[in-house]
Amino acid sequence: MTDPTSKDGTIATSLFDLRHTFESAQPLAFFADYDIENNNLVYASDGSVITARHTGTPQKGMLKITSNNIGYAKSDVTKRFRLNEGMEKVYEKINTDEFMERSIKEHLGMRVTLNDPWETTLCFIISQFNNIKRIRKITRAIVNTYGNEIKDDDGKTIGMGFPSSSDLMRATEKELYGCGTGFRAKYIKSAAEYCTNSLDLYKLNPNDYDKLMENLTSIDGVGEKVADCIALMGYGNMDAFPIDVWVKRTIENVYFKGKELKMRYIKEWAKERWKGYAGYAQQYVFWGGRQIEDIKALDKLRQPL
DNA sequence: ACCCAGGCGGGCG
DNA sequence: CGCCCGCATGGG
Repeated sequence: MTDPTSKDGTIATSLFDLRHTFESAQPLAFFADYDIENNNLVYASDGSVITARHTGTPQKGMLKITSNNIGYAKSDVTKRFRLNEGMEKVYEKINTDEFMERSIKEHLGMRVTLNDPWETTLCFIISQFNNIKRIRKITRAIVNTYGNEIKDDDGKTIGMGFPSSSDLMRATEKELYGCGTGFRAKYIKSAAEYCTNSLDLYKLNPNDYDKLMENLTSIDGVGEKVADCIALMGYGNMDAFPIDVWVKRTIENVYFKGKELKMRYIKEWAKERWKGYAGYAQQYVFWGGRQIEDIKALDKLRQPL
């Protein structure tokens, strides 16, 4: 029996690693705080401030959760990190070759996160033609400017909630520009209005990939790559296979001797290779490829065709 | 100074 | 359709 007045709790984890998950450029990394020394994450979700500290090993560990709403916090952490997912099965499916084996080994327990659809949409609109450090900077500026203060029972502010699409409607394009968004300001403005008035992101069917993509790409500033990211990290659709410059380069170098390929071809190839688990595979391709600083080191991992 | 970044929309052939 | 171009900004 859990004490309803309790402010903390624990979740047992297996094949989970908070650090790799946080660091691998997923939405949480753009707006949450993470203390690497203590392996401690702090983020806001739906009016709650959630602290999650991971101890133990990637194989068997524990998350210590603290929050102003512990019940919600535990369920949100479980959902967001897909802690109920059987990773043995995932690894069995995506460990298809030497490169994947290495990426899995180096990032054991890295999860594909499942985030709020609007959060994910905004994060990845910001991400386009941009680098990770600046994505973080811009996202944080927007959260701090337009987010909602979260207060504890004593009325003290304990965090900033992510602004909803209607929250962002009060921002002018010029103000968004001031947050450092650059040419994306008009997309953000348009997306905020569209997702408030025309497209209800919370009513889309996560399992219908084609329909999901059709709806998401109808948002101004959301093309195929960003829509794939939203489908994957905002809806948990594992048919999504976002191809950014890193994934493209890595796939071409590891599996095709550096030959340049069309995005369409890579997507079909990946869906076939990692059937039903392409989304998970993508995160290990992306982050595994990025960790090899000298892209030429990929030569050693090239697969026979 | 230079090149690059979890790409996109618009315009042209 | 496919291809090509410009694009704001700051990190390395």
